[in-house]
Amino acid sequence: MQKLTAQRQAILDMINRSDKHWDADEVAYKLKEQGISIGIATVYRGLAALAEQGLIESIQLADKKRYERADKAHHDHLVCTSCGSIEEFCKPEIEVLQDQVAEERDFHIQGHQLLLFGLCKACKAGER
Amino acid sequence: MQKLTAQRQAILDMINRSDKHWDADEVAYKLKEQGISIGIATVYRGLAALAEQGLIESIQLADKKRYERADKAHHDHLVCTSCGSIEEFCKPEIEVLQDQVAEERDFHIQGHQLLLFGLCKACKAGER
DNA sequence: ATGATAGTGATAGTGATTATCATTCGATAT
DNA sequence: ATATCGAATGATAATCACTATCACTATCAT
Repeated sequence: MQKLTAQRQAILDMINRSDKHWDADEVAYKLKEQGISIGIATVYRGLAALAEQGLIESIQLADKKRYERADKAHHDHLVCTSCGSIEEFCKPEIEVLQDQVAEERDFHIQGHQLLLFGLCKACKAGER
Repeated sequence: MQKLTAQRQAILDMINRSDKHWDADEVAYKLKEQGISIGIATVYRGLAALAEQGLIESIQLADKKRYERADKAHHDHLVCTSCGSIEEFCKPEIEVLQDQVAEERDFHIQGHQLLLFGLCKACKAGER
């Protein structure tokens, strides 16, 4: 049975208070700034535990995992290859098509991840 | 300017001769088996170069990159969380919806990756 | 209180990938 | 054919995100 300890509560609060997509280092650093010092291993374990419990969401980028609030409607991500910004979008029709594919293939979907890579509005305008 | 050296040609041939999704170690090992010994760094650089030139395709999984032939129609992947097998599927309708999203958001798509995680037919049947 | 169970944190270890650097290759220019 | 010079190679060290270890602590049920 998973426990919601003071450390995990602090991590959860941190994430719930913003719309950022956090990595482990950022969480540890920001907590330290607030005087809450948590071992980096505890941050990794906390993030994994919270995600497993569905209290936060995770996305796997090429280099690292990032975590965000779970109290939003399901969405996927637009990742800017120039500035690294991450936007969100909802497109339920895509999910429907995914379920169709799974059924055709007799595949039991547990989860999915859709990332669109490219240039965000700002970077596109700035020619970068 | 990128060069298509003997080593890169060997990597490319290896990948083009099968429908597998290769990681760097597998490529190095299989080449060694054939008497072609290539430094592991060269394999990594070769795979990256070939992918950049569009001669092979890459997919980023949670732990590592895998590479496959590029001479097939575009497709996305079903990844079995039990046995690790990777199946492919085509669903052009999904791509159309992705383009719609990008246009709405003024986002310039350079690429995308859609992974469906779950149990493949075999693992589902085997209750694992 | 007591034991079982889970969590913590410092730190060592892991595994994929990248950087370094001396050497070699290969596509032009001669 | 040969010189040239940027790119590639390969052995190895380094990096970086993450996980395992382990002694210790907190929490919960009895």
